[in-house]
Formats: sequence, C-alpha cells, structure tokens
Amino acid sequence: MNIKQAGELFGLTTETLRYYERVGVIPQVARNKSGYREFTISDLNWVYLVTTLRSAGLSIESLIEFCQLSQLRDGQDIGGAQKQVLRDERDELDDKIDHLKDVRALLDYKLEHYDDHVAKFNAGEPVEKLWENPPRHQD
Amino acid sequence: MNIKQAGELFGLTTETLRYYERVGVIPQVARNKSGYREFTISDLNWVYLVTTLRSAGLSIESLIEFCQLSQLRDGQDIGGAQKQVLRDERDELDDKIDHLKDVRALLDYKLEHYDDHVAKFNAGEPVEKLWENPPRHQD
DNA sequence: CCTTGCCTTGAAGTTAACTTCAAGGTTTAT
DNA sequence: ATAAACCTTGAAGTTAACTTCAAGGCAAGG
Repeated sequence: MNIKQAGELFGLTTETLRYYERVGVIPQVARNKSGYREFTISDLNWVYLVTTLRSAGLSIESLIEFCQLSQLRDGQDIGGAQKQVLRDERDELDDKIDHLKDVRALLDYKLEHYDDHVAKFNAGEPVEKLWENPPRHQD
Repeated sequence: MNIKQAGELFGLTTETLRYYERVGVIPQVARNKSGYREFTISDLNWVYLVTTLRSAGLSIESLIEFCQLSQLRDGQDIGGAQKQVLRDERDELDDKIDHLKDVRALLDYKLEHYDDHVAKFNAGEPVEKLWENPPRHQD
C-alpha cells in the first residue's frame, strides 16, 4: 500500500506520515524499486497504534522512545522492556481518566449550584473558595 | 492577594497569570493604588477553573469564549448561555473519557497478546490488522 | 538613600507537532 | 510524448501556549 492510501486509512496526510517516519515514532518503511514507500500490515499497525496513542495525549517524544525499544537487537530482555512501557502507559491513562472524571465532577457541581451562586453573588454575600475541597467523582 | 501568591496557590508563574488575563481566559483583575494586581476570591476561583479545564485539555480559545460570556451585560439569557457551555464541555469530557477507556483497552489487548504476537511474527505467520475491529472497553 | 524584591507593560523568543515549499523523479493515461 | 497525478528529500514556515527580555516603577530594611 502506498503512502496516500495509508494516510487515507487513518485520516493522516502523507506529510504527517513522512514526518512520523522521519522523527521515528514508526519504524522505517521499506521502499520499492522507484524509492516509493510500500506500507505493510505491520507498518499500518504501527501507524494505527501511534494515531491512537496520540489521540489519548501521548507525546511524540514518548512514542519515539517506545519505537526505539522495538528496533534494538541482541539486548537481553527487549520484550520485557517493551511490555513494561505498555504497562506504564496504561497506568498513566488510568490516572488521566481519573483526573478527567474529577474535572467532570467540577463542571457538574458548577451546573448544580449555578443559580444559587449567582443569587448569592448578586446579594453581595461572600464567594466560597472553589479550590479548597473541590468536588470529586464517585466510583 | 498579589500575583506571586496567586501563582503559588495553583502552581503557575506570574507570567502565565498575566498571560491568562491578557488573552482573556480570566476577567481583568483589579489593581491597587500602585497599579499592582489584587486577586480576589472570585479571581482565584476563575484561575482554579481555568487551570482545571486546561489540565483536561480544553483549549485557551474555548476558555476565552467562556470567559467572554461572563462579561456581557444586558443581553437577556446570559446565565442560560453560560450553563449551556458548561453542559457542552461536560458532554465533551464524557466523550473524551470514553475514548481514553478505549485506548486503555487497546493497550491491555497488546499486553495480553504480546508473547503470542511475537511468536507468530517470528514464525513468519501473517500479522493481523490491529485497526479492524479494535478492542473496546466494557461498562 | 540605596539595595533587594516585588510589581508593571509591550515585544520578542521558544517548543512541540506538524505543514508548506522547492526541486525534481516515476507512472499512467491520452 | 506530454500532462496529470503520484512519489522523493531537505529545509523553511506555522500555530498554540506559553516564556523571556527590556525598561522601568513601588516598598521595606539597613
């Protein structure tokens, strides 16, 4: 599959795909006799993984590190190191999900007390500090 | 409270706070006789809200829009408009949380099938397409 | 009264993650 | 055989969100 088709598959431009290869968030893609990139299933899996993790907020820098781990040869426990990175990223995602739930809880709180707060404010009553004991999510 | 103290309260530099006021993600902060900013509880609540929503990935641009809504006077249903923005942002957060859960499910899948996939790859068996029917989260 | 540590504004600089540009090679269709 | 539509590389440009710089004013201690 050529670079245009690969881009269309994941909603990326050809420029972005070349950029991803150049900085190393995906491994080098093999070329055909004309020097054109020929994306394999394995290359496309890499692109999918990268777009997915990017959409979850992981930085290009951390994806470069992960990709470099796959390129190494003859180190002893390469698989273990990669799995550990995957576990770490999963744990960071868990933290991020928890944080987003807390932010959601704050928005819910602001919505529930909106009229109440506006009324107090218009009556000149003291405003309460939102940042001390902020609302947290349940579950 | 002066700008340095306000920054320390939320882990922001004084430069960032001035930047936030300048671009309008928080309302103008009143000055004392020397021209220094004097942060009120209400100002600090704004800073807290902005840092919280920024940490959840909302753009400066969308926060400027929200802040401008609070500044308007004598339009009819200003409170309703603000509440609608809060509801929209909460709904977008819900979508984002759901998406992060799916990404988490993908990482879990990759971890579970890691050894399996490596073995197949080393045996020269065809690689399966990760992006068709990707794993989704439960609940 | 002078140093130290605050504060002010406006403008220019930085970083991440692309995006666009320039110059040119290949392949396919008319 | 020539135009349209692909592809290549390397370098320069863009945008968001700060950050740093320059030039100077206020306030408290010695």
